[in-house]
Order: sequence, then structure tokens, then C-alpha cells
Amino acid sequence: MPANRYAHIASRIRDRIGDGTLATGARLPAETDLMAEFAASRPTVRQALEVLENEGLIVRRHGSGTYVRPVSDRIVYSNDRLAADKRNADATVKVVVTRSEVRADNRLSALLGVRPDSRLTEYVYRSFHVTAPYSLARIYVPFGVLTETAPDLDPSPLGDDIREQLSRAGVRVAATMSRISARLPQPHEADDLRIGNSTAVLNIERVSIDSNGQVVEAALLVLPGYNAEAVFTTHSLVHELETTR
Amino acid sequence: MPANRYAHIASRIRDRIGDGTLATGARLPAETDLMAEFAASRPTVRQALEVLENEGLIVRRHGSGTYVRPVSDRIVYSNDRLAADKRNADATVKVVVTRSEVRADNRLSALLGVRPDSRLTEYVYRSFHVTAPYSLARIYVPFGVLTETAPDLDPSPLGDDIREQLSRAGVRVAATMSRISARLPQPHEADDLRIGNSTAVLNIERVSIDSNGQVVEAALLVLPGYNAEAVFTTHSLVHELETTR
DNA sequence: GAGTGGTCTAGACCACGAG
DNA sequence: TCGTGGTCTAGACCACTCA
Repeated sequence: MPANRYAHIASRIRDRIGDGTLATGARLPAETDLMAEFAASRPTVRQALEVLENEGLIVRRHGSGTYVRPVSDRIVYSNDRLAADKRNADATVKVVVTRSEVRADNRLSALLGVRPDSRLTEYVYRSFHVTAPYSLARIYVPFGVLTETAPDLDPSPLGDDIREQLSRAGVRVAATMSRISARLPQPHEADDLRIGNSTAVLNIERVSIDSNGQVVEAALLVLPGYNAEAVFTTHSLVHELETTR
Repeated sequence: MPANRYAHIASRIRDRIGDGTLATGARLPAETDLMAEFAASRPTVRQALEVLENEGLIVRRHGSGTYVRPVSDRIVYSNDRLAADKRNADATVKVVVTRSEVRADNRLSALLGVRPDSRLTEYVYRSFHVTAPYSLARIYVPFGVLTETAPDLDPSPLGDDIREQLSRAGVRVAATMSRISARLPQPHEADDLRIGNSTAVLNIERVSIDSNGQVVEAALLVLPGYNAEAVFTTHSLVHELETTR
């Protein structure tokens, strides 16, 4: 049993979510009710709820209540294209894509290797499971690389359809570099993903390079840490050559 | 200017760390002093400090004080061995390795693909920059794979020396699978890494597989999110074959 | 308008660290 | 022993949601 009061309360509520006493999507008792039940002050109750929010177990909505977060499929980012494409089969995930033209700021300039203020096409992907948002992706393509105006494929939550479209347009990706880090969300990201300010997010920056070393696509992905992971399988080249022979 | 009182205080202190008013390693004013300076209550001051702790800017030591965290080199986990090996050149990083024999629990059994209760050699790596710990690594090798008793190489913070030793012992690694996620630390991990309970950590699980599909090594890495990243470069196989010809 | 969560205050007691 | 951060209390006001 945890020594701290707030940790104890958090454990008790966590157990109720785990054993189904509090069902998925159900509303938790109000903080004042929890105060009475656990004979604790509000800051203590809130500290307990904060722990659960950061674990991704609950969602707090100002003015409405605190709810058990609906479970959603784990997001897997992979260097194996096939695994990524399987995601599309999940019909309960809705993806909204907005496209616009932007100018490269310093960060994008460095990431893409283009001059500052260059023209870029930006695709913003917001994906939802039922009503809960669960991934944010921004894809940037230098102007002129893609002549088609908009993706005509079923959008993938992580923007893989852009790479598919590049492939169809004859753009050959020779190498892909992914940079992955763990951090806390920016306030606007926390709002978009409906996560707490201290919920860890998985941050992925990916650039796709053609055989000339030009960046043909860059992606900035922000995923909730509690249900996202990146998986990379690398085969030693020697082995690869032996087995494909 | 941030609307929230605690966010405002956090910003002000963050600025002082950024511009050198509060030097690296310096002790911050006590919370009571900060209360007076910002005319705020203690919970508000503490909430501000919590933000900075989660960003990795400060370290709080119970009974001692709050300090600006010393800067340390960014930890890069890579599928490019050469990049990883360069780390060893940094003489300011100290690595402590402890070796022991353990039995596989359920998690390790699933990770390594061995029977529960199998004998494993466990290497625990704790690395320090100056006095501040900054990475935790646990490496597991099934009993019998390595006949040498202890690593005789300079230990690498992330345990790469084990893989080097495997290579020298004639164990060929055919494939490596890395699973990367973002999460909050377990309480004991937060203690070990001297980070806050809500500081994001980068969690890496890696398994090395030989040509028979046997796991010859597994690694569990826990790194502070604010100064660690994983980088993966993948070349399309077609391109790879063309350029190596 | 009623109820919810978000923020802030003022004060208390405790556990830990260092001289 | 004394100052520090860790925890907890009791109460207040505000902003937001929804009937």
C-alpha cells in the first residue's frame, strides 16, 4: 500500500478502472464526492486524479466532469511499411486532413534542408478513435515535388498515404531518418490530444530522402505516450544478402 | 505573458536559467523566498518549480534545496553502431556496471523468448555525468551464450560493449528489434535518475537475434526524455544494393 | 442556474540533509 | 539543531459545460 495519501487514492481508483467497477467512458464521482469518500482535501484528491490523468487512464473536462478514457488501439510506428499499412483497416479510426501552403521557418528549414521562407505544402492529420483524438501528424512536402493537389488515398493516421502517393508519382525514397524523443506536450498539444499537461508524448521527426540527398518529405508526429510506440527492426546487411539470394 | 500565476513564475525562473543569472549547478532561492519575491503562496510556487523539474531544468533535493541541473551531453541511441561507439570518447561520463545472475520473470521470458525461470546474466549499467546520473540500462544475456564472465571493454553507457563482446565471442547478430515508447518514470527510476515523477522518459526495449531466431541479448533502457533521443536511418534495400555494388 | 473542474491562498506538520 | 523540500488541510473565487 502506498504511503502517500494521494498515491493511495490513485491506486484505489485505478483498481476500479481495472476491474470494471468504473467502466470505459464512465464518469467518475465529482471531486467533492471523492473528498468525502476518501476523507481527503481537494488538493489531495486532485493530485491523485493528476496521476491517473498522466497515466492516460482518465480525461478531465473542465465544467463537465472526469471520465474513464475509452481504450483505443495501440499506435505503432514502424520502419516496416506493411505493419504501418495494416492500420488503415481499422474503420473505427477517423482521420481528418487539412492541407495548406506554408513558408519554411527556421526549424522546418533545418529539418528539410531548404532555404528559409521556401514554399512548402503542409498536411495536418488529426485522427480520432470514436470521439477521442489520439494522434497529431504534420507532413511537409517541398513545393514542386508533388504535383497532385491532395491525397486521393484513404488517409493513414500517421500520414503514410503521402509516402504512398510520392511513390506513385515516381519519387523514389532512398533513405528515411527518424528521430524519436520523449517529452511533455505543449499546452496546445495537450488540448488537441485531450491529455494532461504532464502526460508523456512520443515525438517523432522523420525525413525521407531521395537518391540525390534531397528531402522529399518530412513528418512531425506527436503521439500520446501511453498508447504509442515506435518499432524498428534492422537486419545486418550480410544476413540480408544471404537470405535474399 | 502566461495567464496562470504558476506558469508566469516558471517562465521568470526559466529565463534566469537561460540567461545565466542562475548558473549551472547554482542553488535556487528557497521556496519561502520565492513566495516573498513573487507574492505567491507556496503551492503556487511549488507548482511552478514542478513545471521546471519536469522540463529537466532543475533538481529538487529534499532537505537540501533546489538546484539548476548541470547540462550533460545529449544521449543518442542509434542503429548506426559507429555513432554509438563515439560516446565512449567522452571521459566525463562514468559508467558503473554490476553483474548478477537472475531468473526470467514473465516479462523477461516474453521478451527473450525463453522459458520462465530460465537463468539469465543481468548487467545493470548506471552512468553519471559529473555526479548526476543520466541513464539506466539493464542488459540480459541467456545463460551459456557468453562464456566470459565480465565485460573487459570500456563500458558504454547504453551497454553497447556487451554486443561488442558477443561479436568477439563469435555470436553473430542477424537482426535487432527496438521498441521505443514514452512514459513517466516508476518512482524508483525517478529516484535513480534524479528526475521528477512527471518527467517523461524514453523507454527502449531492444532484442538482438542470431540467425537461428534465438535471442542472444536483450536490453531495457530508461533515459531522461529531455536529453535523449533515438535515431534510426533506414535505407531502401534496392538503393542499398545499387550503391554497394 | 447548478454543478463541474482550474486556480489560488494561508497555514500546518513532517521527513530529510547538513553543519 | 535548523532550514529545506514533501505532504496535507480548509476554504475561496473563477471559468467552463450543460440542461
